[in-house]
Amino acid sequence: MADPKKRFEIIIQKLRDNGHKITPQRLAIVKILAESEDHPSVENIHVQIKKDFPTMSLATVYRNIVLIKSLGEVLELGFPDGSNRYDGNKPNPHPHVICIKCKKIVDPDLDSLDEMKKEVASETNFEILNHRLDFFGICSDCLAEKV
Amino acid sequence: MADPKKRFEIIIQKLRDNGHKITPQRLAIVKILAESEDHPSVENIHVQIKKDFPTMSLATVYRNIVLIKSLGEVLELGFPDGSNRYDGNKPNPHPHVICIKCKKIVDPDLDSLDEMKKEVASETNFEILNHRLDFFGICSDCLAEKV
DNA sequence: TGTTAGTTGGAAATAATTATCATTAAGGGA
DNA sequence: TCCCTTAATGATAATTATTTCCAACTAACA
Repeated sequence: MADPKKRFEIIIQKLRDNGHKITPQRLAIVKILAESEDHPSVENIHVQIKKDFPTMSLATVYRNIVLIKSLGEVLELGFPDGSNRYDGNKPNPHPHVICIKCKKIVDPDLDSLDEMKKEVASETNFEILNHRLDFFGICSDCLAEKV
Repeated sequence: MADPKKRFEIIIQKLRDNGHKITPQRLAIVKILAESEDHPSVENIHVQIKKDFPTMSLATVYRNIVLIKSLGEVLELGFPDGSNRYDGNKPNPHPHVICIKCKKIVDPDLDSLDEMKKEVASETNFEILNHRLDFFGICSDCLAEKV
């Protein structure tokens, strides 16, 4: 996991560099995204911030995520059930392993992915820009409970 | 690509086996899914069928897709922009390469995927049940146009 | 400190999907 | 073949997630 403080600084700097203002609301959202160990949802972020910032609007959370996403500083994880969750700590595409019971998300290390990307590019003649790789299953905790 | 006729028979038989009635509407939907070379959307399927079957309801298309999905006979491709498209010809999870310009979808052959699944299982201790692998990029046709 | 353009909050609009409910019809049994 | 039961359908309303609108506000810079 990247250092949340550094990620925070990087995202804020990128916002400045692109001429965006740094508001308290924006700071609060970026802070959560920079940590985002648990891959929070929009709703989740909104609820967290409302504790200290009761007037925070849901629209503002959406707006900022769209903005930060457009700067490439947060990764959107769209799941088959239609829910979206976010990773601002590791914003580059990377594989996920998701437990369908407890919704836990783990980031595995997979060396073979880069090679696979090349394989796809040469087979299809596409210029590959992005990818998404998710595994769904049951984590060891939930497997143990099942008994 | 699997033989559309065979896929059609398989899906219909599975519906029968599970005690579902075979209606004209259902037949029309299954027919399109069994071909589904172009990975149609719900809207797309609805429009196609309405040509010959003007009373076909959008709700019926949704209902049948949910049903056939629950029988494991159609694969739902959920895209980052929120759109869903369907593959009833190859219903098992398989990689896709999607052109972000023209929305073309290609199915590449990737031998290394099975091995990757094992790698993930042993690294995370998950029981892997399902996966999703999509590459996004620009196809050779659109690359040529860009000039 | 004043100006200005980007940002916010709250509500309304939008889009995709699901639920509701009265009506219809598939398919098994008499 | 004709009922009868029950699932399926069509049309619409409800739901959910996200986006847009707009008036009021404020960060940033001179």
